[in-house]
Amino acid sequence: MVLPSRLRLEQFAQLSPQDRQSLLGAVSHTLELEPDCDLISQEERPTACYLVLEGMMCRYKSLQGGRRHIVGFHIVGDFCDLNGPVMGRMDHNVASLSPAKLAVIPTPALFRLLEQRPQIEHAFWKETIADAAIAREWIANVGGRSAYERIAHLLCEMGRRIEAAGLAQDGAFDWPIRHQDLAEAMALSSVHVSQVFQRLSNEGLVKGEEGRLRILDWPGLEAAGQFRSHYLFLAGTAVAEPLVP
Amino acid sequence: MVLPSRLRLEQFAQLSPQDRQSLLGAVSHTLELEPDCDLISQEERPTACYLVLEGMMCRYKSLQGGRRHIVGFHIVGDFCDLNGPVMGRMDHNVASLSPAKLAVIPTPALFRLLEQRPQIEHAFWKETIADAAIAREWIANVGGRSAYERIAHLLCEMGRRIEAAGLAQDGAFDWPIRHQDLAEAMALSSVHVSQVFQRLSNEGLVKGEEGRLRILDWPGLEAAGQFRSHYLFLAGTAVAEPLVP
DNA sequence: CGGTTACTTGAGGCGCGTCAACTTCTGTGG
DNA sequence: CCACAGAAGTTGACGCGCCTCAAGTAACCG
Repeated sequence: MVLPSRLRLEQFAQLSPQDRQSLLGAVSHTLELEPDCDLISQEERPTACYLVLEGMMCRYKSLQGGRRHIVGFHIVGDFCDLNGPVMGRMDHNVASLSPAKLAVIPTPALFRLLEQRPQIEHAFWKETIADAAIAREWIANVGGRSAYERIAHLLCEMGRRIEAAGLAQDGAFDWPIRHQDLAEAMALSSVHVSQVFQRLSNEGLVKGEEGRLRILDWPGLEAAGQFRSHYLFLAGTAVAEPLVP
Repeated sequence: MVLPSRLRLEQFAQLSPQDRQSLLGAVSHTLELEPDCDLISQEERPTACYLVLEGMMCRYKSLQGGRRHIVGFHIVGDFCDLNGPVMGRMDHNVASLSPAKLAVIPTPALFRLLEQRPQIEHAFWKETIADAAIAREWIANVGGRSAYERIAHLLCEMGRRIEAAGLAQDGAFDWPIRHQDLAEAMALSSVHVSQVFQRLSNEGLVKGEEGRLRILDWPGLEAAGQFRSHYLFLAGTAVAEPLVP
């Protein structure tokens, strides 16, 4: 098994070769998932945390009436889910959106890693904080913006994250997310998502290409979504100050 | 200065008397705020983190058109904001909702604390995770529930948190949050918040009492809000597993 | 008192939901 | 090669939850 070339962790802290080695050593095995498979369920005691090697994952909450609400997406290089092992209990579900491959780090190995490599613990903490910052932005996005702005904003967010992870090829990237998934994330109906997507296409901002997405007009899309990337804490856009200066 | 008897930190990890002492030692001074004062602003580099000693605080995001969207509340015993110092930059604002008093821990003292007392670092990490869990629940709340359910849910959340912090007296507690604030948090108009509040009162679920709030019918309110408290990770409701077993 | 802030009440309108029918597109098996 | 089923997306009609605007009340305060 090979780790993704750009771990999200490394946007938050410098890892030494030794750190990377320890991380790799903590992986017990890999796991392949079909699309739409639950990986961990709400209120379970998680037995591991997972690093996304391929595909796309999401976190979701189950609501009354069998509906689900997606509260976050995860791409290659992200950890999902660190919260569960640390708190001892899941407050949400984690599932695949596409075929996916994951590296499994069992809880005991994770805890050993935290003890032995403080730099990794700091990086993990920062990754959970960055996820929390995204969650806060989603609250404002779902609550404060129109359907059109909301979807434009999300596409900007995902585009920037995917670029930062080195997963875009000349402005386009894999996009396994269906309208129904987007609807569940952005609190819209899939019907309305479809209409908004057409408008974004007609305006020449984005273009869907067979399971991939191309952003044609970054400034236009960012304006449409009132998007500013500061909350993503991407390396490059902001100086990532060391935890202990 | 005296620390609140129940720090939220202590719901997540056992602190030794020595830990508490170090925490107290890291406080440089206290700060008193009028209602509606900004404490830290978006994109600032924070110079300290703050422990709420009195009053209520909120985090909010500024949206286009001067609107603001509240993305979290903080009560006595909570830290606000640990994210900023750790990441080196704020992704949101922190402000007072009522007259408030805060203990100030300057960033350098905070970092020293993290290095010297690993147990405190773990507790801090858990507090940020618990805040993130609340943020995720808010996404689902704002996105997936009606105005009536949404407000009932929020009242349950705040009630439980306030009780867990030991700040309720026979079922009632200080409630400085105006309808306008609730509206900004729950993505509603203050007009509609007012109507929902009346309905909740008429149904005998809650009762406003001069800057205080009393929950008259817990089961009723929880049903109305489809509320389950697991995501709060309150001591007592779930076993808080030690980080390193 | 008059000004200010919080909350209430009512009327009218719009964004987005729901429902339902239709269109692709894909994969499967005869 | 076509028949069929199922999943994803599209289109249109209609309705409702909540918004906006606007006027009014109540409490507090200099």
